[in-house]
Order: sequence, then structure tokens, then C-alpha cells
Amino acid sequence: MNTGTTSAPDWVSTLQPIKNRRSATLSEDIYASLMKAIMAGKIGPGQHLVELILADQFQVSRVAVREALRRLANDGVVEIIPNRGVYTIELERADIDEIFSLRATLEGMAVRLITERGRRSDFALLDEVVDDMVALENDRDRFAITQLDTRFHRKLVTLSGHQRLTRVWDNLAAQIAMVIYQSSTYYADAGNLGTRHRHLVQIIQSGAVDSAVAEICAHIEGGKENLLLDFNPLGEPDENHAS
Amino acid sequence: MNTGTTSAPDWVSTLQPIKNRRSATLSEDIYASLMKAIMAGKIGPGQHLVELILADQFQVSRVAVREALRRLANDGVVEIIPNRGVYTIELERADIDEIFSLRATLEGMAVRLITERGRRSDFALLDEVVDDMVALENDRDRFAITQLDTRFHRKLVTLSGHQRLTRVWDNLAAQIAMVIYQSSTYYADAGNLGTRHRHLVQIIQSGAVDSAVAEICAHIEGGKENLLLDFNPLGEPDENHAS
DNA sequence: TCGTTATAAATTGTATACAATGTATACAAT
DNA sequence: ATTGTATACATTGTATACAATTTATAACGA
Repeated sequence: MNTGTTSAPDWVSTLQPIKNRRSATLSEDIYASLMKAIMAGKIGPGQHLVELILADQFQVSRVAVREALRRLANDGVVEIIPNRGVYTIELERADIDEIFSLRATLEGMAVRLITERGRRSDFALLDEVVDDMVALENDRDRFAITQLDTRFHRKLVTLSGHQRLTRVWDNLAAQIAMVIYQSSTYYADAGNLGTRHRHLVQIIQSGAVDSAVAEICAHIEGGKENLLLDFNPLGEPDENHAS
Repeated sequence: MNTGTTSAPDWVSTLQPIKNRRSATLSEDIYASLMKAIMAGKIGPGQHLVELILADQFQVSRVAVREALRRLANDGVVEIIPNRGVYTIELERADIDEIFSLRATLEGMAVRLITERGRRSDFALLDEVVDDMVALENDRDRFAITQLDTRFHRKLVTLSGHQRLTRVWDNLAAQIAMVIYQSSTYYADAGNLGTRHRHLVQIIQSGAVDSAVAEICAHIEGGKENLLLDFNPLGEPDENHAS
């Protein structure tokens, strides 16, 4: 527990020290804590995550922090530069295109599997989430909305029964969340969130595979459009406006 | 460099100690070495990878090995059970279905992107690989054939220009290789390998997106069929035939 | 004989210590 | 002033040491 005297960024102090761990290993807890902070935008893009500083803050050793950082690198939310350090990624316009197009492909596959199989119980489980959405349609709690939306789409993927697909989606989910939380307009039309998802479920339920896949793709594309409404190039140079 | 006296499996001794590292970090080298051994089937499914034993063999510390093992877990070729250890995965029939269906989806997306864009230079690069295949059509070197086949499909993915798609595919590639190397019949029809891939490139070149995507899916599905010809349930119970 | 508890062995999880690498600063030479 | 070089600092990479957990083994009682 080396007491580093190095100057630390503001967001460091917001990280809660690990008192008694909740998961199987320390690094798991640290991973969860950092992931949450990054996804919520508390850490912000391009930040340097220094092992010793984080270790001091969490009151654990560097190795635990180190392992957590490697896991974050997997999920693509931080970048490791050998001998230099770990930095949170900076999402540019092209990245958003990639994230959403890949997401559409993955969820499209899930929808195809669900639709082809046509299990009544699947539809019921999806409807459950939609019901919660409808109940929340006049709410303005962005956090709750995001949670619910994510829950629906993840349910879609898990119901596919495809473990590897789920795993890949979970990886991407971190980046999706990063982007969504940073946007103010993504849920501009939160008012009809339930309606839109209900519609999607109905098409899936109808058994029309191609229509269902097309619908989820359009759904996701629509989300991207909303997102881009207020996309200001966060990490981008913004075209050097002289000086 | 603790000299463990514990009994070690045979395959351990085949791993070359790291003399002077080639990549940026030690764990990177160890990761590459282990991955190669697993993909080639030298380590086999269900094996327990003990950190200390590996550290002794590579003549490095446990932490470097540990990091490498975590990376392997990402790629889904080993499974980490907290406090118990790291084990190579055992692929069952359902896993093969998953791997190939996900692969079809990913490469399908790549083909769509390439076909939509219709870049002449892309076609040329793909044709280059196909030429090499044709030159090798009467060869019986399974290793060379596998290498070339992998090169083609990876080229397909990278040419899509979609970094995240490429990354996901690379992850899956390890599992694909594991399966292929363990099968004797996957390249049963290696004689027309070049022809089949040439056909695929031509359809892509024609610009017919739907046909091209359908073709790559059929291509991959065909590969799976070959693979399953000699699939003996490696890790599977084989349906308990009484006792 | 069976199950239960106690003890020891093996293995992983975590912390600390040291080495190597990269980065910035100060100073000299031109 | 500018470039090159040396030195000190910050940070990561790697090794060793200790703690915690699980599994195996043995002793014990019913």
C-alpha cells in the first residue's frame, strides 16, 4: 500500500476503496468499479490510468489493478501502450459507425434465431421488459431508461441461446454504454420507447424472419441517428482552429 | 524461478523456454507460445494449466504466465475457475455449431461490406490468395492448406475495414483453428479449394450482395459438414452406454 | 463400512520489492 | 537560439514472498 505522492486527476477520489470484496477475486471488483466509472463518463476519454495511483485509491496492490486494466482492454474501453501506460479510448465518428453496425449484425443474428425457433416463452420474457418500458414512458430518469433499454437488448441476445454470441455482445456492450451515456439526445424519443419495442416483439412473434431482422437493424440504426444529433467530436482534434 | 518438483504432463517439456523475448512483453511471448501449442492440439482439451509448472518451464515468473493465461481466457480457449485453476476447454458438438454459425455471421458481414463497396483492389488481393491455393491444389500438406485457408478468410475480414469486426473474428479464430487442426476430414476436398474460393470471389466481384453473403454462409456451412464427418465427441460423455 | 472431521498438500490470489523502459528537465556544445 | 547529451523522475514490467482457498489424505467415531 505505497502512499504515492504523485498528483492524481479529480475522478480518482470518486472511486470507492475496496473494503470487503463482493466477487471471487479482487481484480474482479476493481474491474467492475472502473468499468462503471468509465461507462458513466466519470473518467472520460483519453485519461491516463496509472496503476500506482489506482492501487492507492482502491487500497490494494498494483497487480490487482493491473489485471483489471487488462480486462478493460479486452472490452475495448481502454488501450494499453507497452511501457507507457493505459489510456481510456477516445471515440470518434467512425467508431460509432463501427459499434452500431456490428451491434446490428449481432442482434440481427439473435433475432433470427429467436424468430426461427418461435418459442412462446421467449416472447413472454421480452414482453415483460416492454411492460416495464411502457410504465416508464413518461419518466425522465435517463439512467432508468438506459438500464431498461439495455436489459431488453441483452435479453434478446441471451434468449438466442448462443453463448458465444452473448459473450461478444457483452464485450461490445461496454462501448455502447460509453457512447449512450455521453449523449443527451439518444433517448430524445423516450416517450415511445415501449411502443417501438412492442412493435419489434410483435414482428418477431409473427415468425417473419427477414422482416424481424430488418426491423432490429432499423431500430438500431434509428438509435444511432438520435445519438449523432448531438455528437460533438469528443476526442477529435476539431480541426485545429489556429491560435 | 522456483524449481517445482510437482509432476508435470508430457506436453510441458515441449514448450520452449523464453530466452530473449521477441515482442514487447514477456507475457506476450508466453501467450503466443501457449496459443500455438493449444491450437495445434499439443495441449489437448481439459488439461490443467498450472501456473508454477509453466513458469518453471518457460523460466519466467508466475505473473507473466498468469497474464498470458488471462489472455487465453479471452479468446475462449481456456477457462478460468477462481481458486481452482485454468483448464483448456473441451469442445462439444454444440460448440462447433456455435463457432461456425457465429463465424458465418461475421464473415457474412465482411462480405457484404466488401461487395457493397466494390473496390477493385480488394478483389485483386483476394485473388492473390486464391492463386496460391490453386498452386497448392495437389499438395497434401495439411498445415500449409490450413494456413492458406485461414489467410483467405482473415483477408476477407480485414478488407472489410471494420476494426471491431476483425477483432472479434480474430478472437474466434483461435477456436476455429483448434477445431480444424483436430479434424482429419476438414480438408477432405482440398483438391478444389482454390476453385471454390475463386467462385466466391467472383460472386463478390459481381456486386450481388445477397448472393455473395449467401455464398460465404454456404461455404462455411460446407466446411462444418466436412468437419463433422469424423467428429468423435472428444470431451463428451458419448451418451452413457451403461455400466 | 460409512460418513465426518481434522490435517496436510497443492495451487491460486495478493502484496511487496526490484529492474527496465520511457519521459522530461537541465546543461553543455555548437 | 538550437541541438545534442546526460541526468533524474515517473511509470510500467518482472520477480519473489506471503496469504487464502481448495483438494486430497488420514484419523476418528458412529
